[in-house]
Amino acid sequence: MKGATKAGAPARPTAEAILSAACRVIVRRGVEATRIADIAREAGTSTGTVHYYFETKDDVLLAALKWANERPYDRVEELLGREADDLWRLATLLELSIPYPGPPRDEWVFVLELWFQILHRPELRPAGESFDSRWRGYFYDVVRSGAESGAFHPTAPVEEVADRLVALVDGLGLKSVLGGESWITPERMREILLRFAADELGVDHDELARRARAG
Amino acid sequence: MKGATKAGAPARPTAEAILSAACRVIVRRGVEATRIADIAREAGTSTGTVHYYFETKDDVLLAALKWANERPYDRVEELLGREADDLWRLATLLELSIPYPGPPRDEWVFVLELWFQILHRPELRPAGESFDSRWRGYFYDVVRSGAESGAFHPTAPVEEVADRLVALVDGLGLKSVLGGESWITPERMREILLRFAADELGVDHDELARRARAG
DNA sequence: ACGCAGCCTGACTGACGGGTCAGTCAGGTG
DNA sequence: CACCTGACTGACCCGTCAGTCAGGCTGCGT
Repeated sequence: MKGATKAGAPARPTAEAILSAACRVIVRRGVEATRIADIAREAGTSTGTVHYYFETKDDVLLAALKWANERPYDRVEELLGREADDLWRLATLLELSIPYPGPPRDEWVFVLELWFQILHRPELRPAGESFDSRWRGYFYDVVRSGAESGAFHPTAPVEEVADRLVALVDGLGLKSVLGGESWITPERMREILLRFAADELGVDHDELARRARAG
Repeated sequence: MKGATKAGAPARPTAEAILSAACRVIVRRGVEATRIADIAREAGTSTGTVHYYFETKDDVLLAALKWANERPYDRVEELLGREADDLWRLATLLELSIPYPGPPRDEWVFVLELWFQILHRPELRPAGESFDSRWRGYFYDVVRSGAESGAFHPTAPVEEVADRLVALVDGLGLKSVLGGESWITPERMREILLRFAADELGVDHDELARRARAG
């Protein structure tokens, strides 16, 4: 029954395939509304198989959330490591922070879902803090590097600038993910972010915007 | 049974008492984990009574969320209307934005819960946008007023400053509500906010901090 | 060929919880 | 006092779902 299962094709649902399916369901319906049966269907397998790989529903969902939160970092690090120009790296970092429709928006959904879980489950806090400090680290590093090299002329201490940038990204990104026309759109978020970074770091706004578009 | 019901004392659980009970449960367990039975127990009544006042569970929870999100505004407006000094009003607004443990933190929880609901239920967006634009309006008004009176010397357009302040409050408040030691604490949030506002509006930081403490 | 082991299935179970409704009771009203 | 009304109760019904389990399938080792 069903499509030809010919050959030993690795079409079998592995743990990773289940996580990936879980993520698709989470983006569509949210963590709370996600059923084991949904995940199984999305993965093209049975509920039994999901339980074969993960003890409980909570295990699948948490694993999926952590998995999804982890993935963007590889790409970010690859991108940031590629180039030494601090202005370009800052612009790229900012651009990557924006929840444009599609994959970027989806990645933001996982971040929000994790935050929400943490709100009433303190035991998850360390996971959230770990992602957050890594993210903040990128901003800190690029600002410090740019300040030392003279590319930036920050008006406040590096620590302070990093905290401001992260908070701004969080606040704007959140509203932007929630959507709506009267709220902040990704485009508006981009404007605010770039203008702020330019003001705060004493760099040319148009120059920064140009690098961002290229990223 | 129970305390004396003498006289026509309105000790009966009204819709408002149920909302208030629902809010207490939501703060403790979160919207998703809140059961009708929990609300009834908290209100000292029965599940039937909850359904007597509200059609469905969803109705109670949404009503409770909106009710809880509404309440802080009265206090804010009362406070802001009381004094004409823009520096004082700005300081107060910032101080009120901080989720200190206790009631302020609880109010933030309701904000987050509403945001989370909106994430997967677009029909709630208008409610969120309405609260948000009111909140943003306070910042816009005070910044514009201060700029016009010469009390502030903003380095960016008023619109832009208001958006930056709101985003900063959202981003910092969020992390602050999530708690933890390595994350932003309310005290750290206060520092960042006040320093930023002082920088951005060209006012004396210590002066601003002094007004805030008084609020 | 045969059997075993690991992978997978999906019908099933039991708990949980939202919503219902027949009934109780206190406080009017005639 | 007889009757009514409407707030309130809580046991019950019933759908939903996480988690289980007995059985099948497939491929590998012998």
